[in-house]
Amino acid sequence: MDLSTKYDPTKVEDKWYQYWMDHKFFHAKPNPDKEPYSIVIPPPNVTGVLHMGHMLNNTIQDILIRKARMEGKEACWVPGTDHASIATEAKVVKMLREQGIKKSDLSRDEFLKHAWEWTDKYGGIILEQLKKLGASCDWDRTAFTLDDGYYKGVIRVFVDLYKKGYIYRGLRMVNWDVEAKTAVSNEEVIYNENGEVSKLYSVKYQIQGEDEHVVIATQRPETILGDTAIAVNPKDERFKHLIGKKALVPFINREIPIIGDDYVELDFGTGCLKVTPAHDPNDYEIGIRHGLEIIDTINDDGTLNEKCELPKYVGMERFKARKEIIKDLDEAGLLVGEEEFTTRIGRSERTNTVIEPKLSLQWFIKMKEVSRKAHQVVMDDEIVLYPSKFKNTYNHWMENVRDWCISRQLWWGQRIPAFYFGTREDDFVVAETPEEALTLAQEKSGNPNLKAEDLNQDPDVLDTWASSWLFPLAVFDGFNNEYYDQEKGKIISGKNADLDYFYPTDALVTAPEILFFWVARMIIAGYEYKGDKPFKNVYLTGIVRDKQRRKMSKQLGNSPDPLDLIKEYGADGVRTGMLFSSPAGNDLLFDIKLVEQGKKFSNKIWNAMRLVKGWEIDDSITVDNSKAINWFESRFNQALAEIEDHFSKFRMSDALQSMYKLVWDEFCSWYLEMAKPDYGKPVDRKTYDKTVEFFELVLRLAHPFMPFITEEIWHILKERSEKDCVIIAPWPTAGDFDNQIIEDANLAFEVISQIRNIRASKGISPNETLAELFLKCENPAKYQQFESAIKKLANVAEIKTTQDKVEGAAGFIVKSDEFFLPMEEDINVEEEIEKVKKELEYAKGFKTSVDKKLSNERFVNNAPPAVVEKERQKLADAEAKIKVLEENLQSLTK
RNA sequence: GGGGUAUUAGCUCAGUUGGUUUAGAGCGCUUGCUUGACAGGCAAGAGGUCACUGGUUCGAAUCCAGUAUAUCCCACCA
Repeated sequence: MDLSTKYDPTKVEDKWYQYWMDHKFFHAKPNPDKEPYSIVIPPPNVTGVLHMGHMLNNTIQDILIRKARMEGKEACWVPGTDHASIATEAKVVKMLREQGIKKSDLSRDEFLKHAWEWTDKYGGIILEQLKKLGASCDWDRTAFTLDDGYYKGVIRVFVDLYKKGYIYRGLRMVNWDVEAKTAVSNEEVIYNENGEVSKLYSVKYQIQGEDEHVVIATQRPETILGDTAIAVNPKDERFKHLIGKKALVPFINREIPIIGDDYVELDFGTGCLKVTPAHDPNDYEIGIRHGLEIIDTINDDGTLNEKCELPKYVGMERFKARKEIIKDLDEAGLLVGEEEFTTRIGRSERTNTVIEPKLSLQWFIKMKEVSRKAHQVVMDDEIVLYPSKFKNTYNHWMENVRDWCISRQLWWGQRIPAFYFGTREDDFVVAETPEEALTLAQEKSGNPNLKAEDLNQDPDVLDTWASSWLFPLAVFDGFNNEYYDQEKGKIISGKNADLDYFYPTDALVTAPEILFFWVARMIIAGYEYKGDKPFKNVYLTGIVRDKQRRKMSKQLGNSPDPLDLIKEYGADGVRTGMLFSSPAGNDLLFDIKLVEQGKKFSNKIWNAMRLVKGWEIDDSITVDNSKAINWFESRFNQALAEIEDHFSKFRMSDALQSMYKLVWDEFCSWYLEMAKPDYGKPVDRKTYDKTVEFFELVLRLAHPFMPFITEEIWHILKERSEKDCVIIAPWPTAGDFDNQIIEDANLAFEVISQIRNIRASKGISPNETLAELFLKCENPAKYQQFESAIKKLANVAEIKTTQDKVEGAAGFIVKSDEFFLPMEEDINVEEEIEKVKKELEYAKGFKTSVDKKLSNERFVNNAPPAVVEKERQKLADAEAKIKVLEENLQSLTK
């Protein structure tokens, strides 16, 4: 077989992905004979393209799912995409604008048609990209949060929560565009980065019944007529005495209370704040805290209305009114100052007019009660967060949970199923279909003649998270009529085979920034609708940053294209590269060097395969490699136990590193070097079979991390039947290991290193065979069991024991055993003395530190006996070594 | 402003109930190798007052308090 010295992933990856697909290895279905293992993907935005964050995230999920599959579990990874209402709508609007079409010129249906065309065209891209990474998702189950069934589920949940009393209509500040006369989302409000220059005016307010006044600072004097309080900080000595008194609104002399609120900063403005709950989000909050009246003095078109009480201003545009009021205040002697001031002013992306904060009726979910269980289960570790530090964050958020505003002023998404039939605030009904709505409306209005055309459905759609919070339930079709009890508002157990089998899922792998937006809410929905958690473990990945710690983003242009990376380094290289540096929950500083390291690792395994494939087998010979074989077996089991431990704690990077070290150092550098036949000689059957067996173990261990190359080598190593693939080969189980042989081997390896060291320092080529190695110690058998390894790897012809020191030899010490390598040329005595002195110094220092501990009575009395025993052993070893070193020094100096 | 997390080798990080740690790994660096699997490789080596100051303890990189610095989340200035 002609095998290149370099592994070429481009020839391999697509081939095996197709092979796995053709054999349906990714597909999972309920199987009573197998344990389930399931993961639902955090659905990427349907318009998104794969970025480095996805790469990390999905690599981790794929590793978990592949390992579970090999462990014999029914492994199900459900892929999907999110309709991402804001992001997608923004993209579609932008695309239309480029074609000269304005959203405002389109009907809702026309706009949605464009949006669907866009989705159909670009929506599949990101999933195709995941395949290049090797993601072994069950593609037959691909979900989309705006699919029919999913859409219905979301609406069903809205109606149910409304019936249960969790959903209400409430006032909320929205960003109002007075020109377009519409609310705009936060994302559509543009703030000038440097702020805009505005003026801060100081205005006098008379205190009721006193000969005193306060001065407040405001940017928006035109809202003065909507003031319903003056607030001061309760700790402010200057104004403390005023709290509880009343002030008078200029011109109209309406009485307003003076209240104390921590929100007011002592050192900003004048320390007194006018409170206008209808026209400022913070003032609105203060208003709620203090039960203040709300006086809305501004119309939808930005003009002042009759609530401002002064006829002069009614109908006047807000900025004109501002000028007029300033003039009038000045004339009345109430304006005591004005100063320039830089502030953040929001402007509408669409019309560039200054956004007017406006109170409007929006839909909310009451969070306190519905989230109680979700709070508790995380605190009780029934759902475990990795890393656990996020438990604090989660707790803090849950304790201060706010009601969730779920309406969005957009078209792309699930339309709110509320239908209005009148002009009063309460003239609406909530229902899954227009037909049901009509029936309900006829009842509620008492008008049986009400027709379908008389109903107006709410134009807004639901927040994207109000659909994705149902993801783990909806992907298994949980809200289908067949499985859902409408009366109770619960999914029925025992009817939906998928859900009964795969739910709760095993792990969720996602980014910490959506812990509240998504993770917490899925937990809430899971308990509300299924009575159980949606997942058992949550693994929170870090953010992928560049070497300067900047977040990787398209705008900065500091992110490599993942597909280019895969082309250049191979999917396996990229996967391992990403994982090399990704401690859970910590940010990952992406470094192309790590991906290179991943690629080199692929090549290393490839060449190990080339070595073994190159051996010629001779059944007639026997070579005793039993020690090497026993050692590797033990070392493998030890490493596997470590790896399992890492996996159990979601320490993926550590698991990878243990595997990497096992393969490179132990399997390639030590085992294969020990086992390989001398050049030109054949290999014996036993060594060959064992080596192939070990190689297979190693490939199985590496497969979840590096799926493609392991599958390729699996098939080159041996002839196999069609379905004999590493992707479904059993995951190795950890057997016992012999600690003694591992320790002994380490001593032998130390001997080899020391000999190589001497070669290096004396310029003796590794090719040059050294005639003899003498060994002076009490128990030479310890080393002799690895005699053939030492001979082969250190290139010495013979190993002999001795009772005495050997003259004219380079010496070294392992533990307290002495070794001598006779040298042809003269030994540089000075150098040897220096070397021994240095070692002696270290050994003595070490002994001193141990002495200090052992001579401390309190240590000996208080420390656990095992610890004291260990210290005694350390002392004895150190003393033995010092003795040998001193003898050496003596014989060198005589 | 509120809360979280971190600070260990030039860089990125381990160090898992305080004791085999006068501290480990990878990368980088230095030196030497056409070593018949691999130069995408092999071998050897240098490199650290564990941010600082106190405290608890027989014993602290590890626990506690404070200081400094960095970083993230939330709220944001009338």
